[in-house]
Amino acid sequence: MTRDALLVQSVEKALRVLQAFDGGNRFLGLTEIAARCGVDKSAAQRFAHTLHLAGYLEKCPETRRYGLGKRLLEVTYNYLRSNPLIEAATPALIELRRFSGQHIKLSLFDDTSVIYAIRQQSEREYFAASLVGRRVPTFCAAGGRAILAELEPARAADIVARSDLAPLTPKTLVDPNLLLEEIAAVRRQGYAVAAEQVLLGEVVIGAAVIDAGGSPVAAVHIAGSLAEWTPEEYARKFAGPAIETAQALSRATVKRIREAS
Amino acid sequence: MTRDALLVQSVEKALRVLQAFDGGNRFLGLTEIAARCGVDKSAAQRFAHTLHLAGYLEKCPETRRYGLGKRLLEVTYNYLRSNPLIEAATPALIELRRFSGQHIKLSLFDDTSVIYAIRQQSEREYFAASLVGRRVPTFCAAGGRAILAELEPARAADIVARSDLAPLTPKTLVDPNLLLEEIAAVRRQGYAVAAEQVLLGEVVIGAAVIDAGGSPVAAVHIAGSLAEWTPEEYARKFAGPAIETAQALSRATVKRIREAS
DNA sequence: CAAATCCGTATCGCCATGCAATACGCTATC
DNA sequence: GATAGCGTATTGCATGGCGATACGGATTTG
Repeated sequence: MTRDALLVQSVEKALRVLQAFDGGNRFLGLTEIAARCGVDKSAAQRFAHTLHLAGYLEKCPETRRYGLGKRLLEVTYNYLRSNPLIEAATPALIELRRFSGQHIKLSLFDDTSVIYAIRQQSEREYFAASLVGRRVPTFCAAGGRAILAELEPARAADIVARSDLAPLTPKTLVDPNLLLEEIAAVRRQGYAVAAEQVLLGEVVIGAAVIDAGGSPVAAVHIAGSLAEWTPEEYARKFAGPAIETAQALSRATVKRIREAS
Repeated sequence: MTRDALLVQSVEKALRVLQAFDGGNRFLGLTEIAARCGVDKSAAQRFAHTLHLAGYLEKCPETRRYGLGKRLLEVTYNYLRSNPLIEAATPALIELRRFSGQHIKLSLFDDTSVIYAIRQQSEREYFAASLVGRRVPTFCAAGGRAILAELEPARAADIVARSDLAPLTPKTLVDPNLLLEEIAAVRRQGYAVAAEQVLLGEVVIGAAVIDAGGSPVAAVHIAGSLAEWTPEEYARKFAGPAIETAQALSRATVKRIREAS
C-alpha cells in the first residue's frame, strides 16, 4: 500500500470521531468513541478534545461524555447557502407544496445514495423520518430511480451492482434485474413512482434535475399517503408538476452557471 | 503561552479550512483558502485534499477549486436526530404553524448568538434568510431576548457586553442600557416582541425553552409581517401560543432526561 | 505571439508534533 | 471498602506533518 502523501491522518481520524455519532447516539464516552473509530483511548481523547474546543462536540457536564455540537448546523448552513441549486429550488418547492398540499423534498445525488437537502412538509405530516441530511439508497428512492434513469444504462447498472440491496420495507424491490427494468420504464415515462419502497404507506413521485453538462444531480420528490391515493392516481395527478419543477430547476442551474462565467 | 497538550493542531487547522467557506462562497481555490485560514499553501493543499477524500469538500472538475460537500448534511442530520429537544419540538412546531399560519422557528442558545435549528415556514411569505444553521446575535433575536430574560441578570448583562452590537437593520436596538431594560421587560411579561430587529418588515414573538436545570436552552419564534399586523396585535394574538409551546417543550425535555436516567 | 504571472500539483529533508503507554483520581457498584 | 471502569493528565520516542521548492499548465499581459 502506497499511502497518500497529502492525506493528513490525524484529520481523517478526527472526522471518523465525528461520524461515530451516527445512529442517533446522543452521547458517547471516550472509551466508546475509541472502540467505534478503531483508535486507542488516547487518540479519542485528543480528537474529542480538539473537536470540543472547536464547538463541533459538546460535553455533558455531569456524565463527562460527548455529543454533537450545535456548531455543526453552521457548516450545513454554509453548504445550503453556497449551493445555487438549493437557492433556486427553495421557492420552487414552496410553490409546489402550496399547489399540491403534499410532502415535497429535494434530494441530492451521491452515488449509491441520495441525501435530502430540502423538505417542505405537508399540513398533515405523517412522515417524520425525512429530516434534512437523511441518506437513502438511490436504488429505492423515487428520486433516486429518476436519477438512475437519466444516467447511461451502464452507469446505472454499475450503481445498482455496487448498492447494498437491503430492503427498507417488505415491499422494497431488491432484485437487480427487476430494478433495471423498472429504471428503463422510468426512463421511458420521464418520472418514477415508488410505493412503499422506503416507508410503508407512502407513495412518492420522483423527477430528476439535470445540470448544465446533462448529468442528473438531484431529484424532486412529491410524497403522499396510500391511505388517500392509489399509485396510479397519484402519478396521474402529480407526475406533471414534479417533472415541470424538476425541469425548471434544470434550467435554473444552467442559467446560474452561465451567469457565473 | 502554555499550549494545550491535548489539542491536535492539524485538526484545528482543517476545521478552519471548513469554516473558510462562510459568507456564501461557492468555490475557493487553494490560495484563497490559505489566505483565509492563515496557513501556507502546502497546508491548505493537504487539508483540502483530506477533507475532499472524506467527502466534506467537493472539487469542481474544471476550475479545480473546492466547495463544501453534501456529506456535511449528514452530520447535521445526526445532530438533529440525536437531540431530544429537536425530536420533541418538530411535531409541536408543525402544530403551531398549522394553528397560526405564521412562520415558526426554533433557535438554540449558544452564548452571544442563537442558531436556527428547525423552521416551519408559512404558506405565504418566505424569508430566505432563516435557513437552518443561520446564526443571529442573541441580543436582537426575539428568542434570544426571551432567553436572556431567563438568565440571571448578571449573566445576561455579560452576554450583551461581549456581543458585537452591530445593527442588522436600521431599527435594531443596540444601546446596552436600553437592551437591558428591554430584557427586564421581557422577563416581566414572559415573552419578547421584536419588530424589525433582524429583518425589515418582520415582527417576531419569542418564548424561551427551559431545561431540567432551569437554564434556557432554546426559544420558540413566531414570525409575521408588519404589513399585516402591528406589533401589539401580533403579541396579543401569538404570545400565548408561543409561551404554551415553549413550556410544553420545557416539560418534554425534563421528561426525556428523566427517562434516560 | 511570446513573456510573465498565477494557479494547482508533486516531492523531500528536517524536526516539531502527535503517538501510545502509563499513571492518577474519581465515581459507581457490589 | 474493594474493585472495576471511567475521564484526565503526563512523558519519551519516532513518525507524520511541515513548509520550502520545483514543475506544468492555463490565463493574462505587453
